[in-house]
Amino acid sequence: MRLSKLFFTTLRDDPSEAEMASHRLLLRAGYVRQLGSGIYSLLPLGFRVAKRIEQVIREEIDRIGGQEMEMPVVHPAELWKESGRWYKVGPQLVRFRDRAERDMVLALTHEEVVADLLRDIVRSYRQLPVIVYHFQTKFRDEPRSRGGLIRVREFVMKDSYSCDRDFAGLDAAYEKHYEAYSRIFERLSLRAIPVGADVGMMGGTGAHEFMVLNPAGEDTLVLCEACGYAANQQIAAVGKPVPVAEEALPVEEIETPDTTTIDSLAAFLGLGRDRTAKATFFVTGDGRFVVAIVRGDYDVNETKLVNAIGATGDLRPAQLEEIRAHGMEPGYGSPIGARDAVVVVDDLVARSPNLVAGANRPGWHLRNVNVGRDFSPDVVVDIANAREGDPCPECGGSVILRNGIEVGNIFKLGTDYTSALGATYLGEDGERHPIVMGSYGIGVGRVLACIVEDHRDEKGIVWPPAVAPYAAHLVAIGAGRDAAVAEAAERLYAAACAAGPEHEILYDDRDESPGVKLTDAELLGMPTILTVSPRSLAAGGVEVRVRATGATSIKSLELVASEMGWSIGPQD
RNA sequence: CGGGGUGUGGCGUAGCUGGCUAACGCACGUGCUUUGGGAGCACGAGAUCGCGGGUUCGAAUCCCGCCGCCCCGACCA
Repeated sequence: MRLSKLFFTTLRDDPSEAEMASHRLLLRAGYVRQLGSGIYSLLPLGFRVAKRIEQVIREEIDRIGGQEMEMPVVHPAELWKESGRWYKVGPQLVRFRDRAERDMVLALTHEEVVADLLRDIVRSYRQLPVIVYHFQTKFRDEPRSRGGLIRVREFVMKDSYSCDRDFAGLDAAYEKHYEAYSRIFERLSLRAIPVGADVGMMGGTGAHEFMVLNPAGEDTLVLCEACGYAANQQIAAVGKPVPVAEEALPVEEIETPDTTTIDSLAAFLGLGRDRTAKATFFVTGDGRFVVAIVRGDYDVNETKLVNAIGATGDLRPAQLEEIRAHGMEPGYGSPIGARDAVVVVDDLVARSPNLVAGANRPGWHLRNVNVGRDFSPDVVVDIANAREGDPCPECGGSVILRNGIEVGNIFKLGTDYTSALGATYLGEDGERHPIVMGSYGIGVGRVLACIVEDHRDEKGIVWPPAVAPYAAHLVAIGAGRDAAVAEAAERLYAAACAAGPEHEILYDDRDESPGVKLTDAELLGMPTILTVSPRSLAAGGVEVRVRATGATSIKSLELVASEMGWSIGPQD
């Protein structure tokens, strides 16, 4: 592709809106443009990268037996009503009506459509297992998009769906995807860490997320450098300290003015935060009021809390008046005297004697509170967030906390969708069984941005060869004055073109100054920069620069061509 | 949805305590010169100052409303 014809432009100045490095570079180098909040166009260069990423994914999903197809973006709401998601999912799901006033949705994912196709097509166990997948646009009306392509509202996702006779089949499909994903991210030069993840309310039996470490990541990962343990903080079950045994002492009410936070309380009493019990208050989607108690030196983990009480739907923080209505005092709260509340206590709190807890009276706390004696929890289970330095559940070493961006996920769905939609097959036993599904996603645009995050320098993007839009960037310097330069550059370009589409290169034939061309070449980030100039010809041919290392050498046109896999024609 | 910003040619900005004809750098067009690290000179084109009201003799500038975008938080199948 001749740069003089390419639909793009580079920017000298950083766009003021772009905070993340990948976003800034992709805008400046002319790979993407923003249309609205969380809505982007991929310009020809960006589109080529996306297609190369897709091709890597396609090859690996094909390799585990995936069959590529395509499902629609717009769905009749009926399907989503059947699965229940029409009612469960909030405003993230875009709903609208067509001209006949039929409810429609923009797809968040395609489980419903797959289940619908299964009930149409699959009759017998002989037709299973099957894996189908597609690359398709999703629209999720996120309340807040950010970070350029990292978190958007409209995006292309590779989503595959495994369809099996039973859970053993699902386990096998899941394992295949796990391995395929590992190969995909390796080929894409992305260091994606598989972490155990929450299965959520889908009732599935297992889930992993593939995470790329990045300070801007919105998930917190719990990692052990000693043994490789990795989990999303949502589910990480780390070790907890063993409290020193003490006799349970009598409860004592003490005045503690202006101590609505654990820090202020601990400071006022001159105690460690680990001698306090922290109460937080939530309301479940089905209207239950929940008091969660963790020790003062921990934070509540809402995912664990949701799982502990089997809440369907969301948990939201309780309002002050709701807390009082259940017999507790915000800032000075404890379950002692609580009414109509589900009391969930962290296991460590249950083992810790003589804690300071709220007296449910402004300005007062209670000393020597002991779980079981002073109040009775409904549930005792781990509901605390792992902290940096906590013991690794696998090896006992210290865990670290890092932020991660989720680039892929694999999920054992089970039979929720197929049961809801009646997607069954007739088994060998002559009985009808629901088909067992798994779903597996990779966000193409997010992967693209994450690659740039990890493969760049102060001059621009440094594409890994596997995803670079073009293998090389040919720069002709002084072609306007020197016929030999023009001829050599054209000859190289013709050789690349003749070698087939997969050998196509970028050819900067613009009438620009050398500085502009070289700066743009580094900004755009092709793996190899070939420079033809009077100087290079005098030195024996073409200057070959490896973008990643900056190493340069002079090679003859013929050698360059053979190394790039082209056959070069004779000199005119 | 809360908090904080911001909106002026394609990009980055100045002007914003009310006053000339809206300014500057880059980019863009034409011509000449230049040519291995974001060239120089000359001429030129390009802006309903986010939108709608209001105050005023006069509004980019002040007031009200709305919208867009960015960041932090809440949220996130």
